[in-house]
Amino acid sequence: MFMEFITGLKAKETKEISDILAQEIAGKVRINGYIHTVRHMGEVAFIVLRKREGLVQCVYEEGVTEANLKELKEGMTVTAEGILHEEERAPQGFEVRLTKINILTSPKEGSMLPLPISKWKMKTSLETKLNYRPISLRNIRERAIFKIQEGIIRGFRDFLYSQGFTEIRTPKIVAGNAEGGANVFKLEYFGSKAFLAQSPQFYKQTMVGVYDRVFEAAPVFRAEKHNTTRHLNEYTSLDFEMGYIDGFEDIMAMETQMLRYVFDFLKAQYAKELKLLEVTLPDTAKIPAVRFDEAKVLVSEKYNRKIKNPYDLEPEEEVLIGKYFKEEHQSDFVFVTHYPSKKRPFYAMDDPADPKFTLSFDLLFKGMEITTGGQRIHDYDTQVTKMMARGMNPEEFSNFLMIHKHGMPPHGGLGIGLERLTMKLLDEQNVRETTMFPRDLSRLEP
RNA sequence: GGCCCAGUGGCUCAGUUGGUUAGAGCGCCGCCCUGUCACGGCGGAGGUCGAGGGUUCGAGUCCCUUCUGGGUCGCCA
Repeated sequence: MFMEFITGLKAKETKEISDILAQEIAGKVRINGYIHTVRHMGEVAFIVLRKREGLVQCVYEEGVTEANLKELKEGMTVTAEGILHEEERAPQGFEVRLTKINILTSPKEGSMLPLPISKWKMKTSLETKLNYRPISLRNIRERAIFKIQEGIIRGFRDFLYSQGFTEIRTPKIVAGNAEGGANVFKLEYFGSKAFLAQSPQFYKQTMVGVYDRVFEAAPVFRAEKHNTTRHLNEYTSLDFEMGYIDGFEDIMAMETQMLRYVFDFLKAQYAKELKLLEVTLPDTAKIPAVRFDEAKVLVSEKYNRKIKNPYDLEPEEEVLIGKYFKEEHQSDFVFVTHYPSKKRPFYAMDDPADPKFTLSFDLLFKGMEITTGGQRIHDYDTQVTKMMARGMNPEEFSNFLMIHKHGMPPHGGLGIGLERLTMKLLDEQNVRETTMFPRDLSRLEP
């Protein structure tokens, strides 16, 4: 049961056996790996090795295996040699009967692992897991989280390549920021002031003028002094931006297809990890959409809740909107469209039908905002006018406005919080669970 | 930053209305066990209860201060 969960599938079904076993030497196999655990049964012992692909059961037999069993400890790295056998009793359907074990490296004498990483579930607080991150990540389930995260990014990339997007890399040290001034990290830059980028916004819009469609998967920085289960001061933003759109619905459609691709990709390439973490992939066949103002009324009526702030969604409202669309439309996702103009940045395009609202959207996943996107202003005069109406000085943005001045197609895009997406996909309660090395108010290391 | 909650061996926790040598499971160490897969059995080491102060004959248990962490709100991905 235990081992079956860990590998997920019988080895002969996965065809991974040749990967798991590094080299075959005249009927023998040789494997490098960590000693994950040793189960001592007397004259026989099971030595479970941890490798990148999973766990491999090796069998030590008294008088057969050339090794001192007492020396073998969790945390050692070894080269094991032995004969590969199919074995029904073995968790993966095969095992290696050891002839020899060479110890490559040993943990420091007398040191003890601070966490029970070889246990199925570590039964450890988040804080302790994060304090011992280099070690806790070695746990089979912990590391599976970040394989799935890898899969999300791979799916995101693959899909966008297939749609003609170009991957770009934009600077993270910047002179100004797109999302307003308060929450940026300031830094010294050879005697002048610079900031850490809150978003690749300006640059991805700029690059639409070059490649039509661009994307980036990169860190962004927010100096917000929040301490919540869903905020980080550094997170990975999956951004794309596309030109020649007919409306912001094109962006929503692109995201929907992208998500569908990502989940199919995970199902195909990361079945082992999904099974290990007992993940149920969400249905993305049809993602409902609702106007911001309608959504507020909808949940206030259904759940008998007063609307306090008509211009923004409170976290509780997001949860309720998620609940509503799960109950009424069986969807874990819902697009909320037409956010109020005053809550959106200066580059957001206002709705010509009602300029109090914007042609923009958020995507909620299981009641949490994971995406913000929308159509951007492409016309120079419109952009300058909106900036001035907000008391901004267009001259300070001349480098950004260069693209409008010299021609931009109708365009828009979005940003997805990778860690949040992973968090909701895995039904985790804290975004730090799905962040390899989280940076928050009180954590700068490890 | 406001409010609420918590801080006991490596980890996760228990600790009755304050009362004699502070408990458990896991981990660790030793011994036993040829098939485990959260292996099992027996034995053992390890904590003075976040820190400081106070109340009391007596405090892990009450009060104050402080530190650390968690949750929540503002905000957002």
